[in-house]
Amino acid sequence: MDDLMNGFLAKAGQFSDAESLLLEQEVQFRKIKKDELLLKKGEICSSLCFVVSGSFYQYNVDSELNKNVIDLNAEGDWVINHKSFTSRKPSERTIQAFEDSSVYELSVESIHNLIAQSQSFLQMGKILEASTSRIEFFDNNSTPDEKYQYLLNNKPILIQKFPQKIIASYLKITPETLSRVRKRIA
Amino acid sequence: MDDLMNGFLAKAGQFSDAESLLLEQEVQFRKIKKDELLLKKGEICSSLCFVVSGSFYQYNVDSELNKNVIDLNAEGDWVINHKSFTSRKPSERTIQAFEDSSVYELSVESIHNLIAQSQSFLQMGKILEASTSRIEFFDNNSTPDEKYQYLLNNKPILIQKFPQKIIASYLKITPETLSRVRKRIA
DNA sequence: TTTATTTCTTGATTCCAATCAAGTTGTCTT
DNA sequence: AAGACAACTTGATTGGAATCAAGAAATAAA
Repeated sequence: MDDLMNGFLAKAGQFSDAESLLLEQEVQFRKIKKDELLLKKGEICSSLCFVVSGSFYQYNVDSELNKNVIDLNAEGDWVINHKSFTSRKPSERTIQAFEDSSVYELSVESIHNLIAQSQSFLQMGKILEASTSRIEFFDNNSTPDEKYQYLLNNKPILIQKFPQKIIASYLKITPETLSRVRKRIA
Repeated sequence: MDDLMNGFLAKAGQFSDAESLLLEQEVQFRKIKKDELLLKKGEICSSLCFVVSGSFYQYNVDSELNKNVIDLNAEGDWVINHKSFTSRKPSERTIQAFEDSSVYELSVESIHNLIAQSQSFLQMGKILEASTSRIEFFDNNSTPDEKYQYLLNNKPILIQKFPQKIIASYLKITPETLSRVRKRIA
């Protein structure tokens, strides 16, 4: 077993050796080139990806063709369109690789197989729930400073990886405001 | 079977006569007096209620003791703290009767019993998902006019039932702004 | 009915992020 | 290295909701 797989298993949850082996057998390693789409608008999200390297951004395209950023993910994060995945309906969003990336991919069938073999794989559902709280935070009435501080405290890697324009869209503020927030904080 | 029960069964979903009977047996009719708490902060939400009559409001209390309204429900709505219910963790919110009310209550055990007897009871989970989209709408960057118009189009009964102060909190605007929105719209 | 209290309206002001605009820095390309 | 283009900064202005304040209307209490 290589280091990447060890790292993945450690982050996926608390599993016995036997369970880890099952997981390793079901999971698929996959490389995604910069700008390649992991999920295209209109497709049904039918897998769950663990980011091994690189980064992804998830967005809606509005009527003026602006990319409205909904979620950002980097190494160690899970990537999925939760809504499309659970409802089995076409995704309204697009998930795109922001740089050359690699993931461990689990198809919905694999997940079902795993759960059928051991109930402990149910805990993976909870991992996903945790990720939604962060996204909701940027959708409330917090100030730009609070939003940025939250990201700085909880996901500084995203600030390092993504340009101001994308971070600003994610936080639902303008790039100019983000520039001023940074000046204030520093 | 009385009218209330008939109304409830019609709104609960598409069920066969046999299934309706099962549901009627599991469900508990309950009266709640004005201002009584249906769910107290710190308790785990372990049941799902269908509002037969009256209305409820769901809120967080902030550091200044303001009631921050999160959800409003009236006749024909389902009341639940989704997060506490699914996570089995103490609720951060309080659910309170705004007037003398009555509900049909389904405990988590009852729901499990029903699902064990027929898969069609799974559809009740989807009813709840639908209600979250409305709540999310008030948590975005829409204008006060858009938020109010949305409520007017989708849940006018809430506007009739609740005072301006509560509606304003629900829409995340001030009562003064709501007063002006109403003047503009009219 | 009168009084008291809460709710709602309206105006004036303030505050802060968006927008507009121009200039600077950074990066990619050839 | 030079030019082109995108990213970022900074200032000036605008717009719109929050806040502050006072009065009117509605509801509850005496």
